[in-house]
This record gives sequence, C-alpha cells and structure tokens, in this order.
Amino acid sequence: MAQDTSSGRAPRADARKNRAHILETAEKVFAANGVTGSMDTIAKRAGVGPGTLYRHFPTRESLLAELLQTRDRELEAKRQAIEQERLDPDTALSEWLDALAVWVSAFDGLSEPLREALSERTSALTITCQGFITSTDKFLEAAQEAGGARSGVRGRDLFLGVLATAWVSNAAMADKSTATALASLLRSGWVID
Amino acid sequence: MAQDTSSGRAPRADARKNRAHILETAEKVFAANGVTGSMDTIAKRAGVGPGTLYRHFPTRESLLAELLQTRDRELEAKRQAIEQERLDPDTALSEWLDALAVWVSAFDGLSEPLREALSERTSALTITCQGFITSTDKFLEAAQEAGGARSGVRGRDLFLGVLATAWVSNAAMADKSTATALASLLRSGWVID
Amino acid sequence: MAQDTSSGRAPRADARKNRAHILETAEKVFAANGVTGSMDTIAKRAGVGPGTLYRHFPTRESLLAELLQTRDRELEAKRQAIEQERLDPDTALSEWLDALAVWVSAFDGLSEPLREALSERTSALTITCQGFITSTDKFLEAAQEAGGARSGVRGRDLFLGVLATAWVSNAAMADKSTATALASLLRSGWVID
Amino acid sequence: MAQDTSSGRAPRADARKNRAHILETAEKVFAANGVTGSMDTIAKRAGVGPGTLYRHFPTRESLLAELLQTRDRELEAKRQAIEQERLDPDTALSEWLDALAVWVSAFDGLSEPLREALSERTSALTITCQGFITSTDKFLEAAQEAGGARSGVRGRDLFLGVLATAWVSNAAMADKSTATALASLLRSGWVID
DNA sequence: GATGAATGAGGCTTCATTCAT
DNA sequence: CATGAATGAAGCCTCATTCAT
Repeated sequence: MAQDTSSGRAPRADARKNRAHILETAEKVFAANGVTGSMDTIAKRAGVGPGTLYRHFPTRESLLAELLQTRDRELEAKRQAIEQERLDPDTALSEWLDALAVWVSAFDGLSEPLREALSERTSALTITCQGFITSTDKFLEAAQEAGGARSGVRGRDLFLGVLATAWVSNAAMADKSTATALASLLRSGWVID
Repeated sequence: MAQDTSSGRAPRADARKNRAHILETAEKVFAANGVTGSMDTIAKRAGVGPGTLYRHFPTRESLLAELLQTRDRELEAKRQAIEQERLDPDTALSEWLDALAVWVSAFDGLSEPLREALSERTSALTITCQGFITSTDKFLEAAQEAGGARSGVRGRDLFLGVLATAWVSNAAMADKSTATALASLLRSGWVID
Repeated sequence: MAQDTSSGRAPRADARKNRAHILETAEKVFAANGVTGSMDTIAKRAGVGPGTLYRHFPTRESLLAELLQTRDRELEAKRQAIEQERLDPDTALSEWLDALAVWVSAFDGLSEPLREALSERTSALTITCQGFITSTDKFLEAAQEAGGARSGVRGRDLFLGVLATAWVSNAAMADKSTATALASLLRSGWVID
Repeated sequence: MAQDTSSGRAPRADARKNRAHILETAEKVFAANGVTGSMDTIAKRAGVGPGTLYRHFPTRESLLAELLQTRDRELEAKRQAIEQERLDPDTALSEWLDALAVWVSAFDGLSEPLREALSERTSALTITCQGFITSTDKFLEAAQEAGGARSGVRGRDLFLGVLATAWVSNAAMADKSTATALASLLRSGWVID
C-alpha cells in the first residue's frame, strides 16, 4: 500500500531497507523534537544524503503520511473492532473518538499539519483525514439516529475537536489531565440544561 | 504601567515614544501577518534598530503581553459589566467565554504562545492567562453552585477550550462555522444523556 | 554512426531503441528549456534510468553532439548546395554564415557549450565545430581571393562571430532585431572608410 | 555615491571596513572563478557570515554593481577624456568602444549578467548599462553625422557587440587574438563593397 | 539609550554522477 | 545492459539575538 505500486516492479532491496530506516529515524526525530524536526536532521541521523531522503519523501507531509500509515492501519482495525462489538452507538462513537485521540497523539505537534491538511486539497495527509472524518460521520450518524448524540453536530467538528484536544496536550508541560478534561468537555459540555 | 520600574528613574522621553511606536507597529504587523511576523520586520517597520526593540521587549512574549494589555483592559471591563448585569450564572459564564474568544482572536496564531505560556512559569503572558483563568473560575463556580454548570469542570479547562477553538479557526481556510461548532460542542457536548 | 564500434559487436536491439528515444526526448527538452535542462529530467522523460543515459552519452556534450548530427547533415547539405550554386564567393560566404546562424539557434543556450568546445581538445563537440570552421575558411578564402572579403579575417573569427550573435539573441527578452543588427555589424562593420 | 546616502548618517566604521573587505574578496573570487562564484564562498573567504554579506548586498547583482563602480568611474573619466581630446568622431567612438571592452573584461563571465541586465527592468546593473548605451549613442551619432559611421547602427547594438566580444574571449582558453579579431570585425566587417 | 552590523546555525533543495542490483 | 537508488557537495537564504559603537 505504501510502496509505489505504479512501477509494477518490486522496489530494490537496498532501497526498501533505506526507506525503512529513514522512517524509523524520522519516527524517533519526530517523537523527540516534534514534527517540525528538520529534514536535514532526519537525513543526517538516518545516515543518508538529503537527496536520498527527498527521493523517498519529496515533502515533509509525504514522510508524515507514510509514518502514520502503520498507525492508520491500527486505527482502521480498531474501527472494525468497534463496529463488530455491536455497542451502543454512542459508546461506539465515544470509543472511536478515543481511538482517534490516541492516533493523533502519535507525535508531538502532529495536530498542526493535520489541521493544515484539512484546509488544503493537495496534501498527502488530506486523504487520510478525510477518511477518518467519514468514519466519524458514520459513527456519529448512528448515534444521532439512536438518540444518543445531538443533531447539528458534524463529524468534521468532532474530528477537529480531537485535533484541538491533542494540540492542547502538546503544550510542553501540559499535565495529563488536560486532555481528558477537554475530551470530556467535548463529550458533555459544561452546561446543564 | 509596564515600564521597568526597577531602575527607579523615569524613562527618557524618546524611550517612551519609541516604546509606544513599537507597540503600534507590532500591532499592525501581528494583525496582518499573525504573531509569527519576524522581530526584524517589526523593528524595521517601526523605524528602530532591533536592539531597541529588544531593550524594550526582551522576548516576543513580553511584546505580545504588552500588546494585549489594552485588550486586557477591555476584557476586564467586559468582566465587570457581566458581573453587574446580574445574569444567570451560566449565562454570565457563557458571555465571559465569548468575550475570551474575542480576545484570543485578536491576532492570527495568538493561541499558540498563550498555550505555551500556560506550561511555563516564566513567560510574561503567563500572568495574564492566570488572571483570566481565575476569572473564569469565579464565573464557573457561581454557575456550578447555581446548578447551571457541571461539577468537575475547571476554569483552566474552559480557558484551554477557548484557546483550542481559536487554534482550529486559524487554519488557513477554516470556514467560519468551525469556531462556532466547536464552541457549541464545548458548551453542550455531543452526547445526550 | 555514433555507436561505439570499438566493441566490434552490433548493439542490442533494445539499446538501439533506447538510444533513439533518448535523443528524441533530449531534443524536446533542449528545445523547451534550453541546453541546460538537467540530465535527470531527460532521463526521466525518456523513461530510462540516468545510468542508461550515461551509458549512451557519457557527457552532456556527447549528447549534444549526437543531437546536432541531424542538423549537421542538413548544414552539410546546405554547404554543398551553396557550392553548387556557383554564387559570388562573398554571397556564398554570406549564405553559409546565415546557415550557420540557423544551426546555432537550434537550442537556447547552445552557443555556450560550443564556445567551450572550441577551447578544449577533448569535447565531442569540438570536432563538429572544427569541421564548420574549416568550411567557413574555404568560403572565406574564396571570397578573399575574389576580393570580396577582407584579408586578415579568419574563418574561426567568423564562426565565433556567429556564436556570439546567437548568444546575444538568447537574452531573455532580446528583441528579434538584435541578432540581425549584430550580424549586419559583423558583415559591414560600423565604420565607413 | 555607493553608500546609502538615504539614511543621512555616516555608516559605521566597522561596517565600512567589512563592506570594503567583502568587495575585495568578491573581486578576488570573481576574478578567480568568474562571476558565478557562490555568495557563500565569498562570505566565507571574507570571514563574515552569509547574513552580513546579504545585508550589504542583497543580490549578486548589487554586489557586482558595486564592484563595477570603481571601474565605472574610470570609464566615465575615460569618456570625458575622449570628449576633450576633440578627436575625429569615429576615432572617438572607436576609443570609447575599446574602453568599454576593457571595462567588460573586468571579470570572467561578466558579460553574462550584463546581457541579462539588459533584458530586465529591475537589476542594479541595468542602470549602469543604460548609461553606457546612452554614451555610446552620443559618440555614434556624432560619428554618423560626420559621415564616419554607418547609419542604421544603434548604440545598443555596439554595446551588445562589445559584450559579445567579451563573451567570446571568456572561453577558458581563448587565445588573445580572438577578442581583437572580433572587435575588428565589428568595426570593419568582413565584406568589401 | 539607541543603533544597526554581525553572527552563524540552520533550513531548504537540486543535480551530475557512480555503482550495487 | 538497464536500472534507479544513493550520494553529498553546493547553492540558496532567513532570522533571533548579541554587542560594539
């Protein structure tokens, strides 16, 4: 799925190894310095020339997109698991949002490019996000039909809510409770009618 | 008010003028390019050397803090107005949060440094934020006592919620509805109990 | 004709096809972007790896030299045509120089490598140029003997004059008249004796 | 003339020294490697950071323009000298063109940016060139009126002729005679009417 | 105090060429 | 032979910040 299947030929062994190594390195760099870690740093730490990095990943987004794919697959699996558990629609949505939250917290600062991806047509991340918004919509609609979720809420809003929550948590020294507090706010609001 | 009173001596007239002019310029630059506009640009547009800029405002945050003070005062006035209107405590909280939202949207990208300020002990913005969190707490507690707001919610969380909402809106092409959608989520949540 | 005959073995069919296709592509690229178009671009657009490109054409010059061969043949034909027309020697020279000018303007920026080729012993283009200089010399000598061209002028100088004229025309926005103006200067000079 | 007189304040001593040193270095680098020598190299060899270089000379052209100014002044002096000598108009033109030729041969490859400057409105070099074209026009018109120069020739063409001649001479190993040969061609042409 | 010159690390990217597969 | 991955030097430029004047 990740390899360029367009060429019809299997990628060379060394290239595959390099690519994998770059990804590992990028993961470390992103985890350590956040997603703004420089391309040059990644290349250097991966022991390859910048050219090699650019060959595999012409943009930072493409690198990020690739890095997220493993997690994407996990998330997708989680989605199917939730569906098959036949939970209350609102519990299902709740769990899906939790899963999304885990996914976004993969790297420090990840919410930033994701937010940007949502405003662009071009980014490699856009498609990923769109997919997850669609999934959110499905869970949400089910919950709405079952009377467990407010009408007027859109999947896109919930997705952005998850991003925003992650963004808040990314503050250098945010205490852990912050994310939960916000998530809970999004869930139940602060007002009592 | 923000002059370094430590020296015990009144600032020179030209210094005072410079300071004022820098603030005006910074306001324009931040309004136009967002808060990431380069310090050099501000200095240049203000017609002063970068050294002068740094003398008055040793960090970008201190500049920002100063810049927000006018708006802080407006916000403070708003706070008092709300208090004097003797509204339902939850309506009061609601209006306060709206006022905060307006305050944060003063400049593009302002939510970023504010979030950071909350995780640091040092920033010039921290104090400002703390003050508003305290105010939020007061409104919130009143609402909680009156049974109009959930217990377990903290003023800090609501404040962060406001920041997060602003952050989402800062996405290049965020449609206007996004901010309202998120604000409404924070208010009422998505779940129906 | 340009195949490396050193191996004594006929080139493989696919190699021949590749070579031809590279040439076609290079022609297009050079025509569109000028002769500084990157080797990688040519390889990519030709659908071959850079290695293949380099196998066939170890230097950019060798590629150019090969590319010019078709035009070389046209130019050679033109030369014979001029000779057979039995014109005034100076008219003949004049037409020959015009033909050369057309030849040099085949690609944007072609004059550059040609000029360099003239200062090297090694380049694949050198031989081509030498041939044309020799031809120029012949036309020139005939004209000189007939009293239609100044003595003291060398074929090499006229050839360089043609290159120089082309170089001037390659300026981004050179108006068309520039080339003619220079050519006319070279022909008649600016001075009236 | 070269200092930014706009500020009304004398440049700082260290800045002036730096600027001068950069110019010296650039002169050497350009003389050695031609005008394509990289900005970074110049900065490094001058012992300053790239930022400093860019502060003084925001573009390569501005650097070049400055570098040429000394020579510009010499050329201007030469122009006046020629005028005051009250020579035949065509001799005067001839001497002026020679002086121009010397000026262009200041650095290897200088003709290139000059040619480009002629096709742009913006370059720092454009003005310089325009000035010299105007001067050429004056000499040329005088010669034309006196019957010593062909009508139909424009100053711009002669200027470009000079550039082209220099360009030809810049070939790595061009023998010295080449430039003279071309200059002579431009002067008298190859044809005898 | 004001100035603005200097710093210089650091970011981005391209491309001719080689060589393992 | 063809491939295309890898190289990595080299170019470009910006900007927060310091410090001599």
